[in-house]
Amino acid sequence: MTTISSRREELISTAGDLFYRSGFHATGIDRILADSGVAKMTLYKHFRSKTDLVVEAVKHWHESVLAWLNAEMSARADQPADRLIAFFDVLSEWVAQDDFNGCLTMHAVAEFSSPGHPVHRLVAERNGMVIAFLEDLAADAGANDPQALATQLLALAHGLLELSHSMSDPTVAAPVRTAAVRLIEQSTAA
Amino acid sequence: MTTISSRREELISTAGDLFYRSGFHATGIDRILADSGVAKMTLYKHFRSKTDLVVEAVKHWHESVLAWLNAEMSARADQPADRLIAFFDVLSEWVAQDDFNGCLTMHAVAEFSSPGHPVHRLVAERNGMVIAFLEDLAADAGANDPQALATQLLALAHGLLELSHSMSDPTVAAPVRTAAVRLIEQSTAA
DNA sequence: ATTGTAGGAGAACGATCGGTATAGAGGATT
DNA sequence: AATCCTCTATACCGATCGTTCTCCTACAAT
Repeated sequence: MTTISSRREELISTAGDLFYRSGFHATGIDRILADSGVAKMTLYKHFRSKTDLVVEAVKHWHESVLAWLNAEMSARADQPADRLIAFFDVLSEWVAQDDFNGCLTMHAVAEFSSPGHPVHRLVAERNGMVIAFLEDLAADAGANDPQALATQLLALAHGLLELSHSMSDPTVAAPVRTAAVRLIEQSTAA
Repeated sequence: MTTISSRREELISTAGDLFYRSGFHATGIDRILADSGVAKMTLYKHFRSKTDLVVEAVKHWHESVLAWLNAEMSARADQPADRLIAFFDVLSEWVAQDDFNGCLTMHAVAEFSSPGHPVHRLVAERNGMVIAFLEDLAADAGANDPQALATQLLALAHGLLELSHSMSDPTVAAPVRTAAVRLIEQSTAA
């Protein structure tokens, strides 16, 4: 109401919340409109289709989570190797939160599993960015194979998010963190 | 048509295929009926609701995959530790197949993310069974903490399935396998 | 021959889906 | 005061959703 397109941001935020809790196909346009208090025509003035809104919502969610993760990692450790470990500390706390419900980008890939789908391609691109981010840290930490270590850690992280969600059990975080520490130490030692 | 409830199995099989390719919410009853050639009333004679069919389809898919994995692992190695490594060899080949489209149980959790949902609870239970299966192998392999190793390996495996699907890139399997080998060796050495 | 039963074909149910059309209210600019 | 633009509100579109109902056919057991 104040800024030019606050409705647009409101829609992205509300849709993101609903998608996160209830899924993409199960969340109808009308529910998003009711929760956000926005008229239907306003939605279609800002977004070409529901798919467009899904893309923007996933994008926004991913940016928020990544920014939060990066900030937490930076606040907890200075050295690159320690930041990689802090990555799993933050993830461990996240999956233990009451409102944790898995990872929206992983849910998006599950629902839009065709590789050609815009949402799927978006997530693929973002996963590549995360790997590159971890790869930079791994390289700074002196890993002998930064790309391999980044892939291993991201696989562990995704496995942690998926397992703790599917089993409703945040205690899987501890052994996963231990595995990450071992892989980091082994990669930076030799 | 020959056996008593071949229609029921046909429905479970066809529904499983469609759910795997297109998702649960996106796959309508009519599509399942058209593909299987079964009448609508026959479906509702065998299943109380679509949710019931989803549960049975996920159950059947999981049993099939687990049986196939176990058979492959047993055929490739005799020793427990080697079978754990073979686990990742089989997974690596799976994610490289053309028709690989992720893991149905993980997709199910993503779409039915509420922990109380029957489908979600089914998957949670099955994941527990898989962990127990890996834990037995880890114990036989002489791991100092079988439960931790099983959790770590399952997290790696789920991360592999999710990453290779979302990025349409089966090459992530190699470093993940390497990580698994290191964790197994480290756990069975000390 | 008759009955029972599994299944087929299809209409119909109310509800909801994503998306469009129309009419008007509110506020800022000119 | 007139104009423009954003947003609201609501009715509507055809399509599809999951589910139920009715009628009919085929076959097997009695």
